[in-house]
Amino acid sequence: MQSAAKIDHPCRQCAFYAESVWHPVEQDSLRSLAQNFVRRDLSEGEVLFEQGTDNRGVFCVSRGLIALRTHHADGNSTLLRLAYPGEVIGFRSFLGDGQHQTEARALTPSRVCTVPRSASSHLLQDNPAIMKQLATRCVREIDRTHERICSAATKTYKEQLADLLMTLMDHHGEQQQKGQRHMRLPLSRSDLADLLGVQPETLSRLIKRLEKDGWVQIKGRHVTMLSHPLRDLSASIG
Amino acid sequence: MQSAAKIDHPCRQCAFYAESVWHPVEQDSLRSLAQNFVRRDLSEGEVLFEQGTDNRGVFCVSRGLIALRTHHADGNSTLLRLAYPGEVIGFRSFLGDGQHQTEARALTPSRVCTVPRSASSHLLQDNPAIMKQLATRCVREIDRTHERICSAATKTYKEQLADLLMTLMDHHGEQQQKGQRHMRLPLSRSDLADLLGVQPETLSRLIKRLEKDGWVQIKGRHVTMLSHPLRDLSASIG
DNA sequence: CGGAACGTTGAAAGCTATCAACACCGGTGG
DNA sequence: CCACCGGTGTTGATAGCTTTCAACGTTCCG
Repeated sequence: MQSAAKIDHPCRQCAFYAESVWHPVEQDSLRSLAQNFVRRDLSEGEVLFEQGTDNRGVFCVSRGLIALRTHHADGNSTLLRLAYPGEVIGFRSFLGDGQHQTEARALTPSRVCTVPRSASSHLLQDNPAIMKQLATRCVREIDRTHERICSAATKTYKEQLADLLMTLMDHHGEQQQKGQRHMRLPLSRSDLADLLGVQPETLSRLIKRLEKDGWVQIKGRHVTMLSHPLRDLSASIG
Repeated sequence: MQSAAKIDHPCRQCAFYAESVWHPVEQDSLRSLAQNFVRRDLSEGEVLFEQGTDNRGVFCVSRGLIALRTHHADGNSTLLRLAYPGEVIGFRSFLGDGQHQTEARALTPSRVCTVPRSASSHLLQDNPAIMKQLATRCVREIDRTHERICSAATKTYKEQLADLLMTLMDHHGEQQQKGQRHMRLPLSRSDLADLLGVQPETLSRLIKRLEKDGWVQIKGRHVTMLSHPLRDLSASIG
């Protein structure tokens, strides 16, 4: 074995290798990436990083579901975003002031790949193309938040909840008999409320109103909806 | 005169030179920057770029005030952001899909410095440090939008309007006699409403309620407020 | 069994959207 | 000079929605 043996890219086995932020890392730096690369498994409810702590690197979700939440001074909190496999988190504080503005917590058992902060910095110096990748993730985040601001200004809470449930169903749903999809909700009622920006009581009533429309049923964490809600049904949501 | 004469950085005379995205441009590329650099003056109400059009470069606000707005399918619109001198706009579509998601319109007579898209791309290739600058602007935009989402979820419209007026006063206000500040509102009532995400009628009533608290007066576009609103006053806003 | 966390329901109060009407202002044209 | 007009901003009344507080039901676990 020679010391110059080709090192395999740590992300190659990942389903999201093609658009990995570390994709641009070239042979010279691959050893550093491979040596510092850390895979970590999180159980449900476990915290990846806490709000207000120093950034310790760049995190990439490999499996599961991570919730990014900011806690406010009054004790309340807002769920800013759900991060699915393939998404990168913690890059804002890595690129920015170095302090996490959000808490990252696993909503389901998850796996996260981490490149520590110092290694990330070095890789970034040697592989400028990585910055372009991070910028792309930034743009995606900006689009996401703009979309959310517009939704909040345009749609009723009921519509927003309907949209949210459809998105969740796309990620977690499984086809069932006769045109129905089913999923286990990965979020508690409080989390759903934090995501919409309403009180839990209101969320409960929104769910009731949604169920009355007939295209979705929600009992506890079990959600069932028509696979292809008719246009006139979704139009009646307003 | 020799052709290798040192070229001055086009942004050097700008008050925001130190944090300009083009600051990292080095001597070799300065000629290209200087040649393509375009200063443009906009009169009040003039459009810099329209939503849905192709990105034509990176824009830096030098003077005045630019409003970034997205128009929705139903004819309504949301004012996403105000861009003050020193801020960069259009970078999202430059880095992203190349289509402007927002409309940029001058709220006051303004000056904008533009580096056309192709020149920007070339400069970015030759000066990778520019990408870091753009990423910093991205992070700032992400922080701004997160802040806004949290505000919307946490504060009442009345508080949001109070915050907005204070921010505007910080930018546009002028000291007056006996601890008062005055400004000419750079936004119409509709724009203010779009910024908060409420209807114009509601904004009118919010203003009335704010005036009843006694620390601010708003007549037309003339706003007067106490220079240092007492703590208990701002606490009574809720 | 008891307790804690989670979720639902009810009633009252407060706020916003909507529709309609009106006031105000600047500019145009007779 | 004045009437008219469109754009802009305000006011009123009503209906619908959310918040808040309090109470109750459920589930899970020690």
